[in-house]
Amino acid sequence: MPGKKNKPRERVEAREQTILSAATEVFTTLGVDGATMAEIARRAQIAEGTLYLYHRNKQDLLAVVVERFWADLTEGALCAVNTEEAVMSQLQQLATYHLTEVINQYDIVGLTYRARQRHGEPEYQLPKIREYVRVFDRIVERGIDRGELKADLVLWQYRDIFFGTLEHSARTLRLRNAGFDASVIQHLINMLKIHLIADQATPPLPSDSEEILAKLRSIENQLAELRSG
Amino acid sequence: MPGKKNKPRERVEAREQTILSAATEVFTTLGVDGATMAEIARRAQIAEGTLYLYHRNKQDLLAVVVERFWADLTEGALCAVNTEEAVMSQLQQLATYHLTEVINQYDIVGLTYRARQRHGEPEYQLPKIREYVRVFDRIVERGIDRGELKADLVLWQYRDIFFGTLEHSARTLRLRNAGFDASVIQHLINMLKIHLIADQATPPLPSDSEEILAKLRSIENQLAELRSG
DNA sequence: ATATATTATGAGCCATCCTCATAAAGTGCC
DNA sequence: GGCACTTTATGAGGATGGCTCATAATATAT
Repeated sequence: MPGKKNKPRERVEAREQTILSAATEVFTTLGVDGATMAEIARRAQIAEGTLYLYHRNKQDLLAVVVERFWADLTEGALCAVNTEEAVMSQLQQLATYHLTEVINQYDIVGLTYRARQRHGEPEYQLPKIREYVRVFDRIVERGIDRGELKADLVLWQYRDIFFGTLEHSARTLRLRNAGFDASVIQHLINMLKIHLIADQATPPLPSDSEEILAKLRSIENQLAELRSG
Repeated sequence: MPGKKNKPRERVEAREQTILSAATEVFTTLGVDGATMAEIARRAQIAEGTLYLYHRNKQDLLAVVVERFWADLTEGALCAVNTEEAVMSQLQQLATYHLTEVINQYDIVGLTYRARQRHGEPEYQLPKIREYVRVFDRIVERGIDRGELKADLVLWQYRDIFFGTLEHSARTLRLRNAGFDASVIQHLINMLKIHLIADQATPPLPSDSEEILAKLRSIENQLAELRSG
């Protein structure tokens, strides 16, 4: 039973992959508006109508292409991060991986903005992107568990700083026709370190601040007594 | 001569504004793909063909709509920032203004991604956006001149952190149906402070510093009263 | 081998962008 | 004011491209 059904299943699966590859190629080179269903069908060696057996419409096809990209990216990110190392190192590895990939595959990333738009809603989170972002979340959560990072940090805000900065930096670097820039990563990681790390040795002399405050309170009280007395 | 020519000039100018308003309305409510030139013409009370006397094509019309938005935003940003105050306060004002506007006018901001796409190129900087970004640049440059900020900082990297974080935060807040969130600004500004400020004595515990300052002012006042009294 | 279910096809429908021949309105000159 | 000329406006129609659907080919079951 499975042997008989498998062959067509494989054929269909292979076709699906062929379609996605063709679509990715056409979308990235011609752009969403420039790409035509006819051209995608031609490259996939199938009739135009057949496309609609696999994907409801152009928008849907685009979404699947983009989703596949982010799923692959998640896989790559998990490989790029060594969970044995210190948390900040892991974040640095993720940042390096992310910036590199986003710069190199900038055209597909650009398609993401188009895939997100559904009916009226201008923003819609693609499931695979959520999954990708969770790679960052897990690293930070792991860091908290291990006691390496502050337990009370607001995860989503640091997530926005992390990905927002990298995304904008990628755009800037592309506009200057520059490639990967390690200094961007250094900057970002140094910044995050100060605010994320649990080890409070660096914030200069908290004991001093406390002592100063104590003395000030004492002085304040003495003054108050002088005035009222 | 000018009197005779002015009337039609004004008429044409008014029409242009009518068209842009209609286009903005239709693009934001129906989305770029949902919007039709016929509908825009209908709302602007003109024939469809007339649209093409004012704008080469749909893409061009969209670009002008988006450009106008960013030009207005620049104007608003300049008003929101008080150049007399400390540089970090100015940055905070700009950040607050930016986040508020981007959240409230999220649909128009979303159109920006579509307007940027030209022929094959997925990214093209609209001139008015460059101008808007320069507001940030000028504040930082002013800070360096005044000696408030480090002279050797890499401007574009902090620009990417600033706008990248705010953009991502706006997206996050929209997805949660949340509005403006002051803590995002606080986080960002505190972060930037540590790395931008020339005077390296300040960094520790801002909450404590504030309390200390408050107490010193209080003491100062009480002393003054005591001496005069 | 025949009936049934699945998968494939491409001609054609329809919506939409854009052009262009034609018309209307405005301007200058006598 | 009337006449030539320029500028602005119009909407029917061409062209393109997304999508449907009647039909055909192929696979599966009995």
